[in-house]
Amino acid sequence: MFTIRRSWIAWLLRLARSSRVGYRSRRLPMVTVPPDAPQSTRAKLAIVGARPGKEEARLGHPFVGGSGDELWKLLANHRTYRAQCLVTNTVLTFDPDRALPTWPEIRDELPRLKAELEAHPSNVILALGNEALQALCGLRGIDSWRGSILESTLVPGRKVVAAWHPANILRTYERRYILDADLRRACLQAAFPEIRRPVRNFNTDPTIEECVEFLRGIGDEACVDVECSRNTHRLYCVGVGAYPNSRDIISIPFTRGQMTVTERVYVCRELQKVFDRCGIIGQNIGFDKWILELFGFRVPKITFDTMLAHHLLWPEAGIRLKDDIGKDNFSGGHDLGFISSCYTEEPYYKHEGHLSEDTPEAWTNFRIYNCKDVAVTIESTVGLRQELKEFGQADYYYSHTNKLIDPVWRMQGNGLEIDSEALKERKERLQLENRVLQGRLNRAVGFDCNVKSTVHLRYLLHDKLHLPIKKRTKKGGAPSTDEETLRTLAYNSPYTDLFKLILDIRERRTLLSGFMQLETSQDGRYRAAYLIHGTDSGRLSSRAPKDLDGRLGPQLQNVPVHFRNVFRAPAGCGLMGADLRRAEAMFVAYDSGDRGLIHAFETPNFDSYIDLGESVLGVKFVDLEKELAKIYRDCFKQVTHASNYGMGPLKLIAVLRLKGIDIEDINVRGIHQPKRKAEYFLEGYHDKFPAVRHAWQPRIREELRTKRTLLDALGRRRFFMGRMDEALYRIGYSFRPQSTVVGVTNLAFRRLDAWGWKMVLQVHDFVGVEYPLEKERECCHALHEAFRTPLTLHGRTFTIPVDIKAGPNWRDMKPVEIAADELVERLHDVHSPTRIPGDVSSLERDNYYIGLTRS
DNA sequence: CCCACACGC
DNA sequence: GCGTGTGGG
Repeated sequence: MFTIRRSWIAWLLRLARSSRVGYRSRRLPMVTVPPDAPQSTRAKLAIVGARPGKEEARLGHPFVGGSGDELWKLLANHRTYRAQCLVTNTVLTFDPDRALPTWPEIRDELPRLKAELEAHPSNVILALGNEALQALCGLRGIDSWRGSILESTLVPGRKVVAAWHPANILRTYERRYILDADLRRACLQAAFPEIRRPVRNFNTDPTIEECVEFLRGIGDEACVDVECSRNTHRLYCVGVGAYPNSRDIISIPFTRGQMTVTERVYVCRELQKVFDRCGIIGQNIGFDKWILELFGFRVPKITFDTMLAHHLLWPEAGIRLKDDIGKDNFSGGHDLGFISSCYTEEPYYKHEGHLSEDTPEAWTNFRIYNCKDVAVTIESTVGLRQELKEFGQADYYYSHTNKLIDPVWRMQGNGLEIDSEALKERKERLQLENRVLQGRLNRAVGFDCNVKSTVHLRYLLHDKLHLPIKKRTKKGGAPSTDEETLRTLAYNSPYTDLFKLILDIRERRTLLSGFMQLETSQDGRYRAAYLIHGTDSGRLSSRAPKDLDGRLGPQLQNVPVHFRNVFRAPAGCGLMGADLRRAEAMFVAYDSGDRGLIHAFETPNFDSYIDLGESVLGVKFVDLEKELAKIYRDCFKQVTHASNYGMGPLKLIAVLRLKGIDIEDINVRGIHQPKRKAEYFLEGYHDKFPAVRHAWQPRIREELRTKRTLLDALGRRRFFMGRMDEALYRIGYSFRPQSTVVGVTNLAFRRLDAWGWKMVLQVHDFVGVEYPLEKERECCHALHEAFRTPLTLHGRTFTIPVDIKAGPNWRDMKPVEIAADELVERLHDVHSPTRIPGDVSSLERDNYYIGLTRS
């Protein structure tokens, strides 16, 4: 504390000596940082930031601190340098208390800013951050407007390109690539003064003749965008364009508009012909297809989805960070607003899509919006296709990603039958147990203790019971009260039962709040939403279905195991599920080429966990007590998992504790300290299987460091945007195994769907089929066959074995055994054989810009 | 709105 | 490590 204060005083003294210091209001030192003029009278670029920061105030120039360094570094990529630019801020004074100026402050300085910009004309004013955007264009919302080419309201006629303030990306490294792309646009636009808008010819209220002529003129592919009411009961209009023409678009009105009902029926027939004849392109086109089918159309041939292609190419990109992907944000970072900012020159327009009133003007504007959606989807398709080709991902997109759309939407439509009796019974029992346990807890601790309140638990643990602090929370640094902490404190303590009680109540409350409100459709089935673009690794994700009033139930990927009996097969049917056995570990074995690991997988009935445990601990597990042997085996299962992904010793201890294993209970000769023990285990793994650490991990690190890109064994590419550090390497280690296993699973899922099986579940590497009981054997064969995708890595070919289970519901499933010779070879497959590159291919480029094709 | 926590793989 | 979701403050 003292050192901070001292340096603060030293800084103040420095300021006092500086001639730029003035005392404007009370004691606040207000330092003024004047703009830097370009070296010629004409600037290549005028750059407007928010206000000077500490470094700027100290040195007396704008953009000379951390954000400045970042800015100049990135601009140098586009051959633009400081001396060529006018560099200024909306407000010239530094305020130690307020990093960003308020609007009144900005407003006071607008005349000065305007004069500066006029004195040093430039073709482009680069508006960095919200403040500059507002000063220059009178707009707010930089997340929306970044990347847009705008006209300045402050200096009419002048072109503005908006971008994030570089200070933003110091904190969130991933955004660097998006800022870079926006700077690239600013520099390219600086070559000429005028604002060149895309030429658009939108027909927002076509006659029947115009519709027919347009629809009949469409070639191989049509781009479609449907607008409907939020509850999907009412179709507003359908925008259509003929790919790749993004200029001429029509919006066919289904509400209002000049056509009569009879005319519209005729147009619908023509539209259906387009769907039958053409490949259909769209943004999240599965949704449009679903709506169109609700209204009686058929859409058999989807050829491109901009959202999915963008997700495949840039899984981490997007306006929103991981943390802020909110409930209402359906598409994560891959919404059309963001995509069009990267691949088109259409200025931001997504705020225009609200139908405010029922007037002809409002409807016209709404259909213009509809047409814009189609136009930018077409332009983005052109750009994305070029990128797919450039990055060698076109094959993966068309033979894997695009083919997921129909099966996934079908599964979503299938839903799962709910056993409402079981649900009700379960709910009542949980509520009762919860009441009893809560009463017991309250009596034991002497107050009404809310187990979900960290405040209550901290009070109980540290103030009442005077227990030591074992762990602190990551962000706030407050004493943690999570399950791991409670288990640590419970170990060998008199409070074991008390903490058990707390955890029991927590578990029940989680269940009651998360999984008991579950609404089914009239057919008694529950339909969760599935997202193809939900994860960076390519896994499907599932979400709670939503309607106008909110949630209709839980998502499916974290339903507690013992609650899964509520999801069942209807009478006469069963549920059969399959997942890949130790798939990721097996992949690591073959990908690392480690002989010991490969041996473990090639030897039938070989238990590699026991083998590892025995060699690390130097004891034979058969000599141990049965109970203990099981704990030891579980322990080394976790050690195996941890080692593959570069986990540290402390994290290993935590993971073990959550599995109910206290590392203290495992005897190691000569080592007693838990952390040392964990280190010893991890070392033991690497000693036994040296290739993982000495060959496999370095290889991945090297790929990441030089190319920021990894490929999985099926050819899926992942570009990594994060800061190059240990955390990124760890994500990298998990990518190849995880992504490949996902690829194999999704392929199996698609095959089963194509063979006519009713798919009802897909959770990570598990797929579930609802089958008629008499077809059990057939279904089992189909699952086996669907999952059989041989992989070749470094000259060795292997197939990940699959575990198949069946039962009346999702919980009570028992293994289905099938003799190997019963498996008949069948040739049918849903996709033409795909080239399977085993090794990471060499991509030459090391600099990528999202939206390569934009001008 | 952010944080902590909990469930799954 | 990767996800989605709830409740507290």
